[in-house]
Amino acid sequence: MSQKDQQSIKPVAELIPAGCSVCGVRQYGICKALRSADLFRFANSTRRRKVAHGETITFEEDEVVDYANIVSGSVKLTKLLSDGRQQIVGLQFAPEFIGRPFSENVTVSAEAATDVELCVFPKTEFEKMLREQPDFEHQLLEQTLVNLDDARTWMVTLGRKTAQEKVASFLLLLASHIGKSKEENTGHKLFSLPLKRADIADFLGLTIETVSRQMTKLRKTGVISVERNLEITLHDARLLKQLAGDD
Amino acid sequence: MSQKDQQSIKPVAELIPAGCSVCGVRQYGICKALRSADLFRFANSTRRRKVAHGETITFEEDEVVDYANIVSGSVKLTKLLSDGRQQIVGLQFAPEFIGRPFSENVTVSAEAATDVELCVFPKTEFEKMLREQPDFEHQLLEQTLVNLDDARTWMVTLGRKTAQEKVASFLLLLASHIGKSKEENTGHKLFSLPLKRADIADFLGLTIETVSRQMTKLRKTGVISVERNLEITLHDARLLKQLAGDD
DNA sequence: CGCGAAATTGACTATATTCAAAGCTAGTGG
DNA sequence: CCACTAGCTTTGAATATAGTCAATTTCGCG
Repeated sequence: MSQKDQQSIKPVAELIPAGCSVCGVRQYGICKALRSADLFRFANSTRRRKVAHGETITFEEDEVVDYANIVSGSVKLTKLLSDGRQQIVGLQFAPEFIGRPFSENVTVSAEAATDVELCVFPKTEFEKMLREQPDFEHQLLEQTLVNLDDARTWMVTLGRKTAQEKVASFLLLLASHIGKSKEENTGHKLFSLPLKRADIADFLGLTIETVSRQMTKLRKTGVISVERNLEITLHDARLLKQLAGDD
Repeated sequence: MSQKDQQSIKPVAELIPAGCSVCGVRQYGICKALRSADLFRFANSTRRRKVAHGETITFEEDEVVDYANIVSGSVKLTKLLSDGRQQIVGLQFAPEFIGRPFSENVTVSAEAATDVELCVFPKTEFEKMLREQPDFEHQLLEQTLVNLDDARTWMVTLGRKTAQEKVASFLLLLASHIGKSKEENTGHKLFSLPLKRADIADFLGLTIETVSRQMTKLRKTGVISVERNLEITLHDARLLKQLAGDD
């Protein structure tokens, strides 16, 4: 809280790099495992990068840069079949980590679904920190386990749910990650879709048309309302959960 | 490195617990990260357990036992919807680890697909070892990352592949994990199905009948032959790969 | 050999896809 | 400010793929 006072009793925990002190995700994700000294060292090699909506998150070749944290925005992870069919295998939001440590051949590509702000760090520095700071690696393990849980949960959606249930599941997923409650609950949530219909289809294993038809059905039954094709108001979370086949 | 050797030349790596010395997976999976002393300590709290084909791998309640390595056999991980629909979200083979560290509410259940032999260890001892031995935790992270890659690869199969491609993908997955080459290559592989038709269907997001029809089609085109519904000979791996939609 | 469980096969149906057309929306420039 | 365009989205009609229901066959095991 106190920033620059002279003879203050400032606790060590507040001695953090200037960049990190204003960072919205500093105390979340993998960074929360870093203490003052390490954070200073690590922060030296990080840099902010803005990626526009729709851009692929490649990392410049010359700089050996391979990992990043999402500071704001949504990132989609996709996989391709040789004939062009696509599947989105993950949606990631702030403050999650992106990248695949300890492996050369990664077969997912990351694309900014919305405008995205990243905190990028070089592979070498990151892996060094992992080696030296067990807490840091532990934090990465925790997140990886959550990602694995999420992936497996989504496999049920892909393999066993109907189109209706898939779309409902998708809306619930968004509501839980980026939904804002308007007034006091009643299950009302508000959020804007980070994905177009084509991407939603690729996430759900459906076609654009089927997604559209299901959205229409949800609108007509009053579960949600839609503004300009992307601002969603969720009116009845309980019903949506039922429609999603959960509970 | 050198532990207690006076003038001996015996390498430390061979000073391992009796149980581990005959263990087929000792130098694989997470165990390979353990050095002699730690292995001795850890081995004290492990025990072998045989689980018959079809049995759920529950861990006795009184004993707080939560994790295991697969020593032999295949384990299926399943998730259920409330109305009974089921999805298999992972197949695991020796020497993989089973369990979900650091979380109380796990929603996948593990069942022995074949007769299985496990090396079981108590939650407390395991988590203590993770804390004290960064190499051990690192090994777990590596495996979790591989599991995540596998899950995401399978999501493409579930979301975007046809029934034909799904069945072909399944056979390829088995061939790569448990297939034995008979003579010198030519792509011939031999393996027995660890799953019945119903489970294959639950793994692929299909019905029993559809799986059966696709298997018949593969038999008739000569890609595979089938003995007693479960012994598979793969004749043409290259063609199967094409049919799987990969390459 | 005979029984029950599992797998296959067939006929029909339903759900989601495909193909095609029309309606929106956001952004541009007159 | 409005008209125009390009890209998405929605809607409709026909089709195809996988699902359902039902009958048979095969397999595993006493």
